[in-house]
Amino acid sequence: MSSMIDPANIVPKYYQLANILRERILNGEFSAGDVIPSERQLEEQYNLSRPTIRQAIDLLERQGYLYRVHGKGTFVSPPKLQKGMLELTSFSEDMRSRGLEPGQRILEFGYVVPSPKIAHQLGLNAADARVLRIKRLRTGNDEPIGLQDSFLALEDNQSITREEIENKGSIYAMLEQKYGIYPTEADETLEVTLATPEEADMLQVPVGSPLLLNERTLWSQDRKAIEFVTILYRGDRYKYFARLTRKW
Amino acid sequence: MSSMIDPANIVPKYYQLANILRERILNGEFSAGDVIPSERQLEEQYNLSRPTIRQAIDLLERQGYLYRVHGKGTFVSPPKLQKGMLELTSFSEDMRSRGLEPGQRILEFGYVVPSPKIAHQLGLNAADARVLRIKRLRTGNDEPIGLQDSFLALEDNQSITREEIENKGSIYAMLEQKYGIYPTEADETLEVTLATPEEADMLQVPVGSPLLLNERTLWSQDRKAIEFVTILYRGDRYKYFARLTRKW
DNA sequence: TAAAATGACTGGTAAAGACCACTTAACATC
DNA sequence: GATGTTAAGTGGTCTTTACCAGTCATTTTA
Repeated sequence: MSSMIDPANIVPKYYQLANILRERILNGEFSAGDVIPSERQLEEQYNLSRPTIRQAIDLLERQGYLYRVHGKGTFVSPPKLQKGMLELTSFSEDMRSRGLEPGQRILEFGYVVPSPKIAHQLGLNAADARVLRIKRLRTGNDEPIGLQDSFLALEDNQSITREEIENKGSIYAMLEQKYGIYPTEADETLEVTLATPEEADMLQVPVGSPLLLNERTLWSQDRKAIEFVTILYRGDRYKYFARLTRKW
Repeated sequence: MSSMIDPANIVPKYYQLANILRERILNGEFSAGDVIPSERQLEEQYNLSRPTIRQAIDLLERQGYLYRVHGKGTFVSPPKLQKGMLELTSFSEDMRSRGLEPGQRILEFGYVVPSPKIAHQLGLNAADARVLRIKRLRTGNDEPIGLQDSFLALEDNQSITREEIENKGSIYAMLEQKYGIYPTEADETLEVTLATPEEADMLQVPVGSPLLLNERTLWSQDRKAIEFVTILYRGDRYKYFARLTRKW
C-alpha cells in the first residue's frame, strides 16, 4: 500500500485518494490499459464509502488518468491521453515542453488606454479603463520565435513591475503567486498573416513571410477577463498544439 | 415551472434536471450572474435528493453554464463562457457555426495501406492494417475553403460507403448514429505552409499562397484512435477557433 | 453440440441524513 | 458609532443503504 487516508487532514478524503491513485499510476504500479481495483475493493482497502471512492475516480477521469467501462471496470488511460486534458500553457511553459530555453526582450511596458477592440475583449469600458501593455520579443534558444503583445486588466490593488517580468518571465506564474488568480478558460484563434516590414525586422524573416497569428482572451477562476494577448509566430519555427476534449 | 422530472423515464433524473435547468437558463428565466435556487430549494421543487441535485449542477458546471461560490450560492455563467467547454467540431458544424453552408467534392475514396506516419498516429501496425481514406474539397457557400484528407481506422464489422458520405457530409454524425462511437478527445496541431501547384489549383489560390495546415488525431470514448485527418485551409478565408479550459 | 439462462462480477443512479466551512446580515456589546 | 458575536443561509464532504444496468464466464437446457 503506497499510502493511506488521513482523516484529520484538511484535504478532503476523495482528494487524498485521487492523489494516492494518481501516484500508483505514475509509479507504474498500474499501467496503461490495466484494470484498477473495483470500487467495492477500494472501499475496503481505504476504508471509505463508495460515493467518496467514486468522487476520487470522477476526478481522475476528468483529468484523463482513468476511464470507466460499465460492467467491466475502471482502466488506466494510455499515456498519450494523460498529462491533464489541455494545458493553458504560457509561452515559457510552451517552450520548455518543446525542449527550448525560453527568453525574452521587453519592447514596451506601461499603462495605456485600450483600443475599442481590446476593451471589448476584456469586457471593459474603453473610457475610464487603463490596461497594462507588455510587448515582448520571445525567443527559444535565443532564436526569435514570436512577437507577443499582451494587455492585462488588473484590479486597482494589483500591480506588476517591469523587474518582475524580467526576472520571472511568466506573467501567469506571477499572478498566481501574488494574487491567487489563475487562468481557467480561454478563447483562442489562429490565422495566417504576412510579415510587415517592422515584424519582419523583429523576427528576422523576409518581409511578406507567412506568420501564425494567435489571439487569446483569458479568464480567471472567478470569470473575470484577465488578459488579451496576440502572439505572432514565425511560420517556419512554430507549430501550435492543442488537446481538445468533450467529456460531459 | 418549466417541466418536471419523470421517474419512469429511462433518462437519469440528474440528467433530466440538468436539461430543465439549462432550458431555464437559455430561456432567460435566469440570466448571467443570477443566483439560481439553492440546492435545498431545488430538492423541494423537484422532489429529488440533494446528491441528485448536486449531480445535475456538477454537470452544468462542467458544461460551463453555472458556477458555485461556497457560502453564497450557485450562479449563472456569463454567456461568453457558455456553449460547452470546447467543441470538437466537424467541418460541417464548423461552417454552420460561422453562418456558411458547408459543401464538399469527394476526390478520393477507398481503402489503403497507411503510411508509417499515419499508422503511428492511429496506433496501428502498418503491415496488416488498412484504413479508409477520404479526400475531399470542402466548401463554404460554394467557395473552396479547405482540402481535407481523412484516414479512418474502422473495425472489421464497420463500414462507410461513398453514398453515405455524399448524403450526410459529416463522418462523425454517421459514426455516432451507426455504431454509437463518437469523438471525445483530440490532439491538434496548426502550422503555416505554402500552397503547392496542386493545392493551389484545388483551392483556387496562387501557387505559394500561405495556407493553414491543421492535423488532428481523434479518439473515441473507449480511447481507440478513430481518425487521423489533415485539413489545409486557405489562409485568407479561414480562422481557427478553440475554447480552452482547465477546470479540475 | 449449440443455444439459452443463470449468477456473480462491474459501474450507474438514487435516497436520506449528518456535519463542516464559508458568507452575510442582524444583533448585541463596548 | 464602531466592533464583535451570533444565527441562518449557502455549498462541500462523507456515510450508509439500495437497487438498476451492463459484461462475461459458467451452467443449464434444447
